[in-house]
Amino acid sequence: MEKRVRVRFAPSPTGGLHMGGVRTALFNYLFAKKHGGDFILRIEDTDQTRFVEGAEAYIINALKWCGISPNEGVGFGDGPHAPYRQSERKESGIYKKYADRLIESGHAYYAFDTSEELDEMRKRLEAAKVVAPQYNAVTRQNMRNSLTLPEDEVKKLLDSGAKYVIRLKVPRNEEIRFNDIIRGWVVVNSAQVDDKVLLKSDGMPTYHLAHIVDDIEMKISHAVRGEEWLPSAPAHILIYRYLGLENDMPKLAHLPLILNPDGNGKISKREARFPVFPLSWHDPREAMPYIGYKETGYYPEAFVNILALLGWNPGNNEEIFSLEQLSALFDFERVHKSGAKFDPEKAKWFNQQYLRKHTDAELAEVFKPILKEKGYERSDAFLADFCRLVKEKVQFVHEFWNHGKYVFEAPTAYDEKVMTKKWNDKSKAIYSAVTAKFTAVNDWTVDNITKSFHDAEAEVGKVDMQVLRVLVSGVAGGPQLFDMLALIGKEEVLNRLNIALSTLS
RNA sequence: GGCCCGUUCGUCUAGGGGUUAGGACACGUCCCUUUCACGGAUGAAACACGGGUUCGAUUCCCGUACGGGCUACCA
Repeated sequence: MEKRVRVRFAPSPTGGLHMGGVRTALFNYLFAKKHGGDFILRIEDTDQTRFVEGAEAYIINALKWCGISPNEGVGFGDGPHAPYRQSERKESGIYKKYADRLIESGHAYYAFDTSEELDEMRKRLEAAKVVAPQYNAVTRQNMRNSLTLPEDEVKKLLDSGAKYVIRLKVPRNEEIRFNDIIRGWVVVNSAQVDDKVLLKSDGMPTYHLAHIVDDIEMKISHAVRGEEWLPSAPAHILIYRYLGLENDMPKLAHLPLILNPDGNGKISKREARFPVFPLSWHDPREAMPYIGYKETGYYPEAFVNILALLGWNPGNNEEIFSLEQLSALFDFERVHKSGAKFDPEKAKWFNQQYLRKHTDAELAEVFKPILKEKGYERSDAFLADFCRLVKEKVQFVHEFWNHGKYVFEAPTAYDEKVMTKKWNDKSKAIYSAVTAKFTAVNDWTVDNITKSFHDAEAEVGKVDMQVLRVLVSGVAGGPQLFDMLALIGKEEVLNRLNIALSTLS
């Protein structure tokens, strides 16, 4: 029988969760949904020195905003395998128990080396031109551990409470292979793997031990994580093997990384000229917060859609997908092996697609408070009309203001390019005639405005619509002109025209 | 440096032994439009390189180059 699909997202609370992490969470979520399985949030806080206040809450909020909530885990009601925080799980002695099992079977050992001694070893090896200094089958023979020390001395050290770590005893020369769902067979020689620390001297497990213990205990079926874990996967295989759990271990899937758009490397918060966090993140150790996608005006649906298509695609030409659709379509077979550079421009385009799905009334509702901040209030009907006219020009709701503020405010200047090119000594008479015709309009509707404009043209000849636009709005572009005039209102339009005509010569 | 992973238009990608190598973003041109857009059409733009295998390779294999990841008592 196939194992029930149970996947986990297991971040460490060392900072805000950035878009790469969110994508890992998303792929886990989609895979779980696709197979009717479980999606678990586990907090890997085994490094107490890197704990950051607020990071865990941030991770939870970010997942919620994206709509990819786990159905089990920290912040989501826990579940049958509580607790889901490794620092709390440690209390039961579970990690030590597994480490002891490895000691007993001879696949792990105690090491008493101080960090100074380890430094010395590395320096010594570097001086000896060893290319990759590491604690391994060869070098461990010269270090202070339960393999080199006499048995009674080891016992004495242990009894006296000396600091020690437990290390994995990696064989000297053995081929380790595993079948990655995304990458296929990966082969590494154990000579490349160092004797990883399993249990630290503060009694906490390292990631390597902890995630394996928890994945087993929590019956995880697939470990889906970023490519940065690929190099340590062989060590993990060994741990499962020595624990006698190779047949119970989760299937491995290493996701390609999200790369910086320009230059190189994986996305980094510092150099990015675009948001990297889903929500604004203020690291307590830093002065300035990083702005998030949410605060930039992205819809969570758009953000998720963008992420889903970075490293995965459905195999056809469609690009706009809801979470539900993605859940039905997602498949590791269609996940790429290579990293994807993030394109901020296309991200904006995605948001635009989602913005257009909203009704005028919905957009108005969101724009209302933004407008109020600018000091203006209008009826819902007016705002819906406004949004209908301007929505095709914007990618974000907040852009409604920049693209349409002249609806609310009279111009203080007139687009120079248009005016120098099109305004001449005949203009004043022409637009005065237009103003006169407008004044005579009783019912200020688009039809009547259009008609009176034509009447003016019958009298004075062709009238340049763009100049009229500039006289009323100040700018060269904008929504359909007569719609705009109707929205602004007769009195205000006439006011603006009269001011324009009296200031321009 | 070593090890691992990767490489189709600028970017995201489809495809896959014989194709006019398809789509999307961005960009150019045109059409629609008495203004502004949307929209439509269209253009420029890619199989990293060298060897094999093959009747034929962008597709399979091997090298090279380039890119990325890892190289902690961090995850």
